[in-house]
Amino acid sequence: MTIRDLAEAAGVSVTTVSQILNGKGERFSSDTQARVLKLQEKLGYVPDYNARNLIMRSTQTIGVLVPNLANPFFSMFIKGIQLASQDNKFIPIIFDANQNQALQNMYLEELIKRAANGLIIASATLDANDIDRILTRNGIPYLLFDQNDAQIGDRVWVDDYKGGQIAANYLLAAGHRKLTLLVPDDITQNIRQRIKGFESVMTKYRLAFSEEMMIKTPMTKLGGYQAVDQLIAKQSTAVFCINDEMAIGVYRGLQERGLRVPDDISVMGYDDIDLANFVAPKLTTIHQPAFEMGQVATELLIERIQNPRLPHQDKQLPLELVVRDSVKSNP
Amino acid sequence: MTIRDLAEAAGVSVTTVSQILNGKGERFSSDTQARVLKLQEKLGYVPDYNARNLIMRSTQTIGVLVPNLANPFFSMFIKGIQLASQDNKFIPIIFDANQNQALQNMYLEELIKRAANGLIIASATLDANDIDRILTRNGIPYLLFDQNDAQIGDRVWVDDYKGGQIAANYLLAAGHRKLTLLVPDDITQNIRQRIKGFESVMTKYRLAFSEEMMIKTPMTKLGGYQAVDQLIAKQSTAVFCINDEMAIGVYRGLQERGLRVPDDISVMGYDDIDLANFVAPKLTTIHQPAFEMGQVATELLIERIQNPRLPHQDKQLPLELVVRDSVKSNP
DNA sequence: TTGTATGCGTTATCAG
DNA sequence: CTGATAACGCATACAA
Repeated sequence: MTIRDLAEAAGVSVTTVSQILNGKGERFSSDTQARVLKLQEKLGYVPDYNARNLIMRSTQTIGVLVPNLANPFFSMFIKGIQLASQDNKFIPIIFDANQNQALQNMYLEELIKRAANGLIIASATLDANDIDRILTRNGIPYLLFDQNDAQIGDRVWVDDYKGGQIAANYLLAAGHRKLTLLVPDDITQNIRQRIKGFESVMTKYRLAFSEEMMIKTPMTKLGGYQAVDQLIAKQSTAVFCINDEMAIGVYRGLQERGLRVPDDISVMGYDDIDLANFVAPKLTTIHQPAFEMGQVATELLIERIQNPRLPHQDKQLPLELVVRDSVKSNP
Repeated sequence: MTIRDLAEAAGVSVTTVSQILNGKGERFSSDTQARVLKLQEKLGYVPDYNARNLIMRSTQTIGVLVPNLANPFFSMFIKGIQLASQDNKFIPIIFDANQNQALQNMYLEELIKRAANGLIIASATLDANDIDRILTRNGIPYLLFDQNDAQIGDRVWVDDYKGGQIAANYLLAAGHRKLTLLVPDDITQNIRQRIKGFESVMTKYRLAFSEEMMIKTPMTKLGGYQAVDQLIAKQSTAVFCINDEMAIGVYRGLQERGLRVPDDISVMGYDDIDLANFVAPKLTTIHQPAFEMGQVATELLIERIQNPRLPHQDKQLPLELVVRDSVKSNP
């Protein structure tokens, strides 16, 4: 079933069919138009995607690289991407890099091969300069997450520094003085900002802040869980988990050891995944607008694709403190 | 940067370049080979994906339709798909149908347009016959989930009937007699099997089973949460949630009303998402091998793509009871 | 109002 | 060992 078959069946030329099917057929008799359209339906003709793109020089595709699909934050992020893509007649191709550098590179190459029109990279383990070198060489616009200080390309961001400050302020205002942070081994820019923000508040109140206060562990439920013994050893009254997933793990670890949240130790998260509202006690956290971040990122990227010489774009989205039940006052 | 540019730069013909780059260049002098390879690297030549596929008649792409990306079961399912795809040099294009029929149809068409070589459809709201009509017409092999009784195409499945039986047996053995089921409004085949299996055990023990025992609510955390008032009204001693997400919602609802799991009411789930092991109390559930299901589905599909006249394939994966702490014995 | 001819970038065929 | 040429299916400039 090619355009030629359809043209033959309709008794017209391929040009006629092509034009009509692409909405440029005003000039043909409505009779011809109807006939072609009807025959297309009947024969189930679908233009060959590759042939079409070969001429059009566009795949209407954007590539998306996330570190972990199973993290609800990224699920929402992706849902935002899908919605915005759909609105703009683009299709996202999503890859879960699985926190694996080699895999990430492979996917990156694959996306280039497939001539993705643009990329959203929310995977932290690649070096920003590498990415830039590879992508600009191929003329592919892209948008980087977790690497906020890279001056390259457009930018969608939340003020993680402020996020860290909000967390610290809240915990201090609740009377906590002995604090611990749960952070990943591989500290990306956005995480660093959170920590720095947190530190700035501590410093402001002339409280000590040191490496000692941080426990390094993977940003997963399991990671949080595994950090609990260290956490207890620190005898803190509150812990700030750099994402909610970790906090869920901490909940479990504390509970298994007979400790209660927030009575024995207060827990604060970051992200505000939907689960945060379903655990007991409900998790106090900082809300990141994951869905909107995906949406806006996609919109910016597509604008850039459609107009490469647009001025640099920068969009900040708001963070928000969500007070629930996992932090106790005046310990 | 086309193959022609590269050929020119290397002082050879496009044929030479093409052959060498496609691993069919044994017959060329190793000098020529080296030169071409080196120049490709240097100039960063990447074969045009569309032109290539136009000739090769393959996109090395499979389409994937899931109802909800944010459900951990599907996250794992997708991770399985990605791994198996990667092993076979295929790329999955993933769509979250968002439990929306229209969206689903749109994505289905999009995947056909993009000449996906095969499809994995784990979205329940489409009619199996519609799908079959559309896809067989386009000669696209596919694999359906949640529609186990459809005799069409290959099949990867778990014995949901048995799953339902396992759940019922476990609850009955624990001494529960007053039971409630949380089920979705739109009951797909696999869900129906679970219910039937559950029913079969009740019947075997001459216990009543009726519509009255079922509460219809969305298969989400929120859905479970919203069903709690009805659940309490039924004065059951145990509830079987048709997936774990619902169970999480039930936990919260019960807790907010001062009821305790499992002391006041026992809760059982289905899926065994990783979260099940992190809630308090840990959720007793039926383990579905989501990751393997994705993997196996992908493998079967790709085999089918590569050999369309293969005999019908059928692969069953095991279910497993996972006993944790959310069901109390001898109430 | 319709059709012809050309080219997109690649691979495959076959002749040197 | 190498290269000229056809073909893939489509859209479009140009002709009629």
